[in-house]
Order: sequence, then C-alpha cells, then structure tokens
Amino acid sequence: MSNRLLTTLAYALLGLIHQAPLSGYALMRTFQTTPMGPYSGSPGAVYPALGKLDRAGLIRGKVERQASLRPRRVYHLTTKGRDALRQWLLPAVTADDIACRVPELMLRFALMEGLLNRSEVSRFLKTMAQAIDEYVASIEPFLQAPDMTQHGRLALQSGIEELRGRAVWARRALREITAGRPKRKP
Amino acid sequence: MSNRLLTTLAYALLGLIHQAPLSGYALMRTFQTTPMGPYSGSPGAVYPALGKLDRAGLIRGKVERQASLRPRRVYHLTTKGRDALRQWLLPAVTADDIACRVPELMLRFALMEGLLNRSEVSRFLKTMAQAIDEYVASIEPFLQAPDMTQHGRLALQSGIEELRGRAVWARRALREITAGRPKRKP
DNA sequence: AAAGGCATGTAAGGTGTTACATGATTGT
DNA sequence: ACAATCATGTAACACCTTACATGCCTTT
Repeated sequence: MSNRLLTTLAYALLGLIHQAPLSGYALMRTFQTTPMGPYSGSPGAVYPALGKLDRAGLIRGKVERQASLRPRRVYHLTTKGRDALRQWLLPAVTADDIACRVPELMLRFALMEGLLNRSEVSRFLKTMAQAIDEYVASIEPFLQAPDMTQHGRLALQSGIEELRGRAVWARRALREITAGRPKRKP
Repeated sequence: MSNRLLTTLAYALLGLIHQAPLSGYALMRTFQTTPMGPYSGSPGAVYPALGKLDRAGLIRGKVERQASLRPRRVYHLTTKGRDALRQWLLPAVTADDIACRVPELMLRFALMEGLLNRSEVSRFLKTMAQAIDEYVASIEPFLQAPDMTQHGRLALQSGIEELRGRAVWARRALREITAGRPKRKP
C-alpha cells in the first residue's frame, strides 16, 4: 500500500540537506535543538541513514579534512535526491494521512519550500483541509457511542479540536502563501 | 533516562485489558476501528507483546475452546499488571513529554479512568497544562529567528497553536472532572 | 461445499535506541 | 595540559512491519 522508498528520517535528512549542505553532526543538532524534535537526534540512526542515502546516490558527501583518520563530510543533494524528495512532498493529503501521519505532513510542509511551486503547495494545503474535514466527520459519531467512557470522550474531543485547529491553520496558511499574487479583476 | 519497563503498545494493551478482558484479535480490532489508530493493529506486534506480558505475569489468558488446536485466549489483568499500569499512568507531565510524547500522554489520559483517583487525574491535567505553557514559552523565540523560512515559521505556529489548544482542553477537562465535587463553603 | 470473516501465530527483514569507542578542535 | 565540545562511527538489542500460514465458524 505504502510505496515509500525511504523512511521519514531519510526524507527529513534530504529536506534539511536541500535547504543547506550539512554534516551528519549538524543534522543531528538540528533535530535536537529545534522544535523538529523527535525525528531522532541519535547517531545510531543518522549516520547509517546518511550512508544509505549516499550509496543510493541521493546525496553526496564532500570530505573535508581529507588526510585525517576522522573525515568530516558535508553532504549535498544530488539531482536524484532532489527528485526523490519531490516525490515524497508532492502527493495530495488523504484522510488516512490525517488518521495516522499528521506529524509527517507538517514535516513535509516545513520542507517543501523552494521545491514545490505555489500551486503545488496550495494543493497540499487545500487537500489537507479537506481530508481533515472528512476524517473528523468520520470519527465524530464516536462521541455519541454509548460505550464511550468519560476519559475516552474527552480524549477524542481533544483530538478533534486539534484537527479542526489544523484545518483552520491550513486555510490561513493558504491565504498567506497565495498573498502577493492578487486575482486579476475581470 | 527513561525508566519505562514496557513499550507504549504494551501499556496500551494493559489499559484496554483493564477496561474489559479481551482477546488478542479484539485488541487488534480496537486499534483498527477506533480513533486510537496507530498503536498498531498488526498481529506481528500484538501477539508477541501479549505473550511477553503473559510470561511476565502482568496478564493472564483464560483459554476458551481448549481441546482445539487453535486456542482462543481472553486476557485479564493481574494485580501485578494493574500496578505496572498505574506506574505508567501516574507520573506528572514534564516539558520533555510535551516536546516528544504528546500522543502517549493522550493515551494515558484515555486509559487512566478507574485506575487513578480524582486528585491523581487532576495532577496529571494540571501538570500537563503547566508543561505546555513552559514548553511553548521555550520554543516561541524560534518564531523570531532570522534564519526561519516562511514554511518553517508557519509549521511552528501550527505546532504552538496545537499545544495551546491542548492546554485549554486540559483546563476544561479538569473543570469537568472536578465538577460534582463542589467546594464546601467556609 | 465454498467463501469470507474470525482468530492465532511465525519468519524475515529493516529501523531505531542505547551505549560505547574513537578522534579532532578549541578554550582555559 | 586538560576539559569540553565537535564529530563520526559501530555493536547489541528490541521492536514493528509485512507477508505468510493455519485453523475455526457462519452464511449462502
């Protein structure tokens, strides 16, 4: 079902490297020190992932400090890596994404700047708002379910409110991003 | 740092079994069909986890259909399992929880009914609201950072709004849960 | 009697975590 | 000279996913 070629971590690495060439350590630090939080700042995840991306030809590391036993590699994106990143960023948002992968959607949004054009970004945000509406409509009936406990109902309400907030955000972001490109008067 | 004995999935299983004795299949179905979504509805995760919990003495399976080659086990919680579940549910919420583990916090809230008393639940919600305030205050400065891209800023705003909404929710839930126990007039 | 849903389980494979090991650079 | 930080990497281990295998039960 999921025809993803890489893990979320790998795409996050590609996205950050696209914004600016970085070393493995700098990538780790980015995860640790910014609110991008839990896409893992552990060396045991980042270095093997970088090695794989390099072997797959999606990134290339330029070695500084060459004569040393400890090389320091600064990675940059290859054309192939750019394409792979675009393939991940591009798809429209589905209700299933909303049910299971909201954090990944926000990561995609944060990393798509400069890789998707304005109409592709608009499509992302529009389909995201729609998918939220659809998913929320599908889970709201659970609020009335008779076997729902008080805590279950409250937790579900919290989830629904979170998603409604994200839909509002998506529509606001859409306006902000399309701003400066006013509609031509007929 | 994390002195957790079990995985989130294992605690989720314990919590559901506490609400009502269930079979492995019924547990999987619960994950698949309710908005508890992605705590995994895959048999390759659920059955081994149940086996481990059984061997550890946290749950016990009553076998129906005994003579058959395919037993059907209905699991119920042992005293030891109840204690382990309580240990997971009880701790106050920290800013680090907010940064990395919000979904798990919501799961804890949904499953603590009937195991924690009213003052323990109150503490959970109060510390959650406080921890959110604290964490949001710590990440808000990033909005003004000069190297922030437009998408980065928008994504961060979305995250901040989500957390603010959860803090509002926590305080509302606190009122709802403490309702019916009015303060005695002096 | 066949089909489809109920129900339990295993095997292979990939990924992430933790902990550790090591080297380089900078500040005191 | 020493400590702290920068920086890269590996090994052991647990876990989850996917795919598969198997058996029971109800409906048509």
